[in-house]
Formats: sequence, structure tokens, C-alpha cells
Amino acid sequence: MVSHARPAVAVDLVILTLLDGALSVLLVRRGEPPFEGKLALPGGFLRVGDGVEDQGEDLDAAAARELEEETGLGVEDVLLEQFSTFGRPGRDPRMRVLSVAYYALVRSDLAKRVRAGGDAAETCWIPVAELREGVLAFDHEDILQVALARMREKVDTSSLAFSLVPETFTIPELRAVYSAVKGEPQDPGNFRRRVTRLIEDGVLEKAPGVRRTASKPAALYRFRSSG
Amino acid sequence: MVSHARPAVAVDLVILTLLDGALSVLLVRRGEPPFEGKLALPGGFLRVGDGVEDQGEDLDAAAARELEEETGLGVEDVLLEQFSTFGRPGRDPRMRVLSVAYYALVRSDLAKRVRAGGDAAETCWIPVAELREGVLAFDHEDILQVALARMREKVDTSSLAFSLVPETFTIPELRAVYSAVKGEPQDPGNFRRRVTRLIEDGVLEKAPGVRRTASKPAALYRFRSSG
DNA sequence: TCAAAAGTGTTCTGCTTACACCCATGA
DNA sequence: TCATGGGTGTAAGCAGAACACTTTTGA
Repeated sequence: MVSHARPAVAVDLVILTLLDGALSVLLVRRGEPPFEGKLALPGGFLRVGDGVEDQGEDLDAAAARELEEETGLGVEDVLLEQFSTFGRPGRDPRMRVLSVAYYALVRSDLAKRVRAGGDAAETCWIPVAELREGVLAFDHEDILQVALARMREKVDTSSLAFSLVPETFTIPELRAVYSAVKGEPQDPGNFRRRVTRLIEDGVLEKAPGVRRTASKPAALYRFRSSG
Repeated sequence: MVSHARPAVAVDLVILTLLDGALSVLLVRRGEPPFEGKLALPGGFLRVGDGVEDQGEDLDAAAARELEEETGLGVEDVLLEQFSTFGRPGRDPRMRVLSVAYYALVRSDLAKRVRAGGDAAETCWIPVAELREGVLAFDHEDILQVALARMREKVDTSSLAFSLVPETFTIPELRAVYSAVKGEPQDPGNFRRRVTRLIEDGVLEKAPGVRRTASKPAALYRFRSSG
């Protein structure tokens, strides 16, 4: 068998949550070159072991490890899903690097507890709408945009949205998620009817209690993962 | 910067076409261990250059190169799209290998011209419905299934289906593509109405001539890629 | 008592589904 | 002339868009 030059392989995370109605991404400020001082997606290199006896960790495991390191959150609380791999030559000036990209959807109640400054690096939530071109390191702007595009595709046809609301949530809270992901307001009446159908279909169920809001309290619902 | 052990990176292709109404995948018989004699998806290692000055080829370029080597077809005639990356430790017993997977959709008229036996290896089209568990090497069964699932998701919301019919095609031919991808027959009347809407929306247009069939000749249409 | 936001109702429109049926052609 | 399969018609029902309206609360 021929020997081949090998690329370095990283796993990068697009960690998203909803803060004050704005879809926000977790970014770290780079403390070293290249792109020193710029914001970047959290990530790290895949552990490969010696490659023969020990072939190292799975891609999903690497993503889960990075997520834990960066946020303290485990996969049981977060939707973590691979969406694409980026490998353009030159995307990292130091060497050939492939990034296997994952998005992680964090419930807003957990997002608030994320320790700001996990790995000694400066960590912050930034609303994606506020990001200007050129502020992200590497090709991370591309990676983020692909993640957002994929979410827009899937939000209507998967249970993705329920990963961005607390375990029990109100219809307006869920509506805020759809509005943020799709980038356009959702009609309250029509949205309510859609949710009603989800309840009839057994996807959602009513949860006890109500949520106190600035005005009229809203009923609570929860996602029925089982049965 | 720390030095990391690196995985080998391959690009594997799920090359699909429609032969006699059956969705079929191009497979090669392996001539060497591991999995000698088993069928496998065509693929090859990513060219990385020296990794510093020359960082090698893009992922898409590697996929296009493999496609050309295996089928003689170029990207201008084929829809080639990355869909996932597979990296489970142990998926290749020799060493840690990541496979960046692409699907390639080939028009049936071109598929018939694919030289059977490209790289001296035995190459053949196999209907995916006829594949039994355990006949594919590595985790290629998984890769194929993920490709098919992705196609089923996208066939209704993208122009993917037009990559599987000849440049000018009849409505029944297009219907056969949808039936094969979705795995269930499509109602002729309803399907025709859907196509009619696509024509009204300017996605398709009538093409000159008719296709002679076993019975009544069918009108021809083509995809309007531009304007 | 007023504004804000939860929650309800209504109408129109268009797509989907299911299925019956007509028609042109090759054998 | 008959079977095949291309092509047309129709009616029921559901889903989405738009929007007016009522209700309940905090300030």
C-alpha cells in the first residue's frame, strides 16, 4: 500500500441558541496566530491515536468533547449533528486542515449558564445578524452560513426547533425560534394552529403550569420524545 | 503548535443512475485485502501535496477526479455533491481513515456509456433494491443508505431529479425517477399536474419532438437552467 | 384603563389525494 | 380491436396566508 501525505483534521462547532429573540452563535477570540484577535468557531483537532492499534475517537465523540470543553454541556442536553466538511486548500495558512463541521443547538435556559471563558479564551454569544463580513477567522463565515442554511431547510421538517426552547415552553416561545431561524416573523394565529396539529398528532403535549410574562400568562407545552 | 497524529482521508462516491426504472449504484469489486472480492463504492485518497507550500486539491476536485477516473464523465454532465463524512474508528482495519462522501447523479443515457471496468477493476451497476446486507466492504452500506436518505429528503425541494433524466425527457420518465427515489409509485395524473406547474413557473419548458414508446408517443420537456 | 401579548375565529385560496375516464398508438 | 400507457377531469379535504377580533394580564 502506498503511503499518502495526510491532512490535519479538526472538528469545528457552530453552537447556536436563542438569546432575547436573536439567534446567536458561540465564538471564541483567538489568542494566537493565525488570525490572532479575530473571532472563530470553537473547535479542535480529532484524536487519532496511533492510527493502527488505537484508531482514536469517533467524529461524533470529538464533537461532543469539544462541546463539553467549551460550554460544560453534555450531548444529552444538546442537539449535535454533523452537517458538512470543509477542506479548501489554503483555508488554514499553516498546513492542510480539514474541518468536519457540526452544529449544536442549545436551549436558551442552558445557554445562559454557559461559563463565559471556558478554555481561558474569551468566549461570547454573538447574534448572527450582527456579524459583519471579515470578522471571523479562516473560512468560518462560510461554515456558519452553511449551518444556518441547513437549519432553515430542516426547521419545518424535523424536531430541530424543540432543541432551542426550554423543556417546557410556550407557543410564543416556540414561535420566536421559528421566526429567528427563518428570518421572518410568523403569524401568531397560523402558528398556533400548526402547534395545535402537533398536539393532535401526539408530537407535543400540554405541560402543567403557566409561564408568567409581561402580559397574559401563556400555557406550557413539552415535546413528547417517547410515545 | 503541537503536532497531531493524522488520519488518512479518502473521498468516496455514491454514483447513482436509473436503469430500467431501478435506482442503481456503481460498485467496484475489490481486488485486494481488506474485503478482497467484495463490492465497494469507488473512491480514493485525497491529494494533500506537501501540506505547506502545496496544500493539494480541493475536496470537490478530488471527487470530480474520482468520478472521471471511474466513469469517464465530467462534472458538467453530473450532479456531484458532498453529503457526509464517515470516520468511525475501525471502519478500515488497516488504519484510521476518514471518508468524505459524495453522491453523483448520472443521466441514464450517459450511464449506459460508462465503460464497465474503468481502472482495470471490475465495475458494475447494481440496483440498490437488490443489495443484501453484508455484500459491501467497509461501512459502505451505511454510506449508501445515508446518501439515499438524503436524496429522498431533497428530491421534492430541489432540482436533483433532473440530473437523473436525459436532457430532454418525458413526463413519465421523470415520474419514474421520483418513483424510484421515493420508493413508491407516483400517481400519473397528479404528477402531470405538478410538472405543469413547473412549466408555468418557468422551471421546465417544452422541447421539440416526441419520444416514441411502446404505446402513445410522449411529449418532451427540458430543464431551464438559465432564465 | 391602557397597552401588550395570549389566544380564537373566519375566509379565501391553492395544493394534495384519490380515482374515474378519454384517447392515440403499436401490435 | 385490444392492451398499453399517455393524457384529462373532477370532487373532497386539508393546509397556508391574511387578518379581524376577544381576553387576560401587568403597569
